[in-house]
Amino acid sequence: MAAVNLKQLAKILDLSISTVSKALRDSHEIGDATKLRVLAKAKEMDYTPNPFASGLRRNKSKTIAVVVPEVANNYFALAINGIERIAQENDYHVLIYLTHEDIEKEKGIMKHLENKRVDGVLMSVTMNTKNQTHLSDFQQKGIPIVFFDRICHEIETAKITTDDYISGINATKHLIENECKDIAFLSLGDDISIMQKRKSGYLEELLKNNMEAKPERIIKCGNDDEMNYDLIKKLLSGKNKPDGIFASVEKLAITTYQVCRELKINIPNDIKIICFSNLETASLLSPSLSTITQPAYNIGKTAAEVMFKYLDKNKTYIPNENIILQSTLHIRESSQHIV
Amino acid sequence: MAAVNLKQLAKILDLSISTVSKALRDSHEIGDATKLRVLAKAKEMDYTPNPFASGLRRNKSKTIAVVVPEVANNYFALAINGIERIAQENDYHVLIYLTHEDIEKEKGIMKHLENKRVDGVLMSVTMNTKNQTHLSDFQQKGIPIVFFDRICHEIETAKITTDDYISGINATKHLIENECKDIAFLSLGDDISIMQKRKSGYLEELLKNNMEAKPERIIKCGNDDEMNYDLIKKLLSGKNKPDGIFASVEKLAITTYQVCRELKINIPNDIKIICFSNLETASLLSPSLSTITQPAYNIGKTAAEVMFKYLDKNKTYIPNENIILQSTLHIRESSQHIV
DNA sequence: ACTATTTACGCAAACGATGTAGTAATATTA
DNA sequence: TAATATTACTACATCGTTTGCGTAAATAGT
Repeated sequence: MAAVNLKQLAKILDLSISTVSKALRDSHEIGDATKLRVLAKAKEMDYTPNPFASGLRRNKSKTIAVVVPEVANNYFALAINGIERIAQENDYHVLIYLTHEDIEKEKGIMKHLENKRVDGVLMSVTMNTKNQTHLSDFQQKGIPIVFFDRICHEIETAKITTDDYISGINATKHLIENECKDIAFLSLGDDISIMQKRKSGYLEELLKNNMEAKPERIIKCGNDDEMNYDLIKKLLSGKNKPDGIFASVEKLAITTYQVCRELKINIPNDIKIICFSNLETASLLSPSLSTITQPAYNIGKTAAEVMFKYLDKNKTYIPNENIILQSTLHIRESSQHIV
Repeated sequence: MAAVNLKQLAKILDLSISTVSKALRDSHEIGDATKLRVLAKAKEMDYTPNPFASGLRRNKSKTIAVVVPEVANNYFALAINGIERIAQENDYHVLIYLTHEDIEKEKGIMKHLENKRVDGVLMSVTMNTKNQTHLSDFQQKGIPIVFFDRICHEIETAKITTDDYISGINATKHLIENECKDIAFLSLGDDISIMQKRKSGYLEELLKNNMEAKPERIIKCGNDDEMNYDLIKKLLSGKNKPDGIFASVEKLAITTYQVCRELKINIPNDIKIICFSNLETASLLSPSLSTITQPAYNIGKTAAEVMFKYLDKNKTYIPNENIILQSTLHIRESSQHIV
């Protein structure tokens, strides 16, 4: 019933606790015969060390935390997949925390994690994480953070991102090549770096094509789906509407599809759409959705690998490093000009 | 830099460690003035108790584990959402483990959790979990399990499911009402109870309509997407193909869509499809996908609530209880007969 | 044969928080 | 006033592991 501990094992084997402990950890101080005897009995009795006791003693939790805005999102789900894979390989456990894009919740979570409950944190900040003192404070406590996707430039550590600026350029260029003259950019907040990069790519490419970058074509969406719906509906109502939409995140494209359906706007005839997305069903949508797809699984995997590279060395400080993975452009119907 | 502990706090306050500890836990043994002084200093110094020390001492981890087949799946992602919400409310932490439908991985994970790392486990078993000794063994260790969706009947505990049998009947009935004469059932394995229930509903409804239940119309799919693709392609090739498909899980419906696209089979003219799914984009697919949608968020929420109901009482034993939530049928284009 | 080293183990002190069992000092009661 | 109860604290053992140090016996070295 109750879990066996070293004491009981030691008594049964008629050895001291420390001998048993050392035997299990394959210490050179213990004779081979004894080691075998201990190992066999430990297996027989199904002994596993109490994680709290060894965590306390060794000051290691064997746990990392993943802090993300949401999980019901293909991108983050895939990233978590990659993280979990690497964690399992390293015999680590994965705690998950959802901020729901709430900066206060993010702060609260970080406070909760300060006390060495975890050996490291992998995170994507909320769309509202402007001030990052809670993150630098956290680092000060000696727990490393690795950012992925939604990074914080100001914090010195490893950051895994995709080539968002280039992707922003490519997506915009693609729309322009498909006869779009008036492209709107749907942003998720304003504060986080990926948004700025994607937007920069968009603006840069407009400029290069001598197209005007109108402020009213940059729609700052948020976390409230209904408000986003209204914002996009407003954008697409009336006659002065854009003929191209570059959605910075998947859910804004979905919302745009829904708005177009309501307003009977034909995609791609009336308006062309492209977006960042990891939607599996992009090709099955009506019309199929053109996407910039990030290597979400690999982003998570890489973030975890970088973290473990330092954890293995017992390094709590991770120097600045920018790892950039490439996204791929999937051109489908939603963005193509039909001749 | 380093985290403050009770010892340091006590020294600064010129009190004993136990006094500080008790003051923080608002013990009646401590005078009000002292309590205030301690609380203020603790806040000032940003003290938080070491979770390993108190975990060890109190034999409580303040952590639950969620064990699911995958996370890149709208159903499980939403369930995790619900779980995480309740966990945060209860000041608990959530560990996540993915089995990837691998029974051996599931066993390994449970072994890892046996040693009181968690106070309870919420789980959906793999499609291959036939033998459940690893689960009853786990329970024997005194850690409660609550099942959701993919439950294990043989294990005595609380189980949160949806009305799968009824939903199976309703989906089948709907296809029959829409002129389907030959309906195939796409199963995910054979062993888990939700599959049996969904299939029972399907068979029952066929029977009620005097339709033959042909064994070759029950396709046992698995975890390998390519194999599933081939199985479904085989089913839909040739002239003797079904005119209705009831997919027991979302991904099999997606695969069916892909197969139909390749084989140029028109949905819903040539074949009608309905499936269990939490896909947000179901209504945007071409054609829009008819679904039985489970209240995934609430399932997760309920599972967590039941768990905490017992954890709060320090009850490690959870009696048998079947909580059944209702799914909703969303009829869309993929299953409707066009007159 | 006598010291030096290695081998194989045990002892005991941590790690940090908690809770039981004290113990002074003060307050209450008969 | 003496006995008793209460208040407000402290000392200490404990949770289960880990690990530095000590040590007896065995082995090696000269």
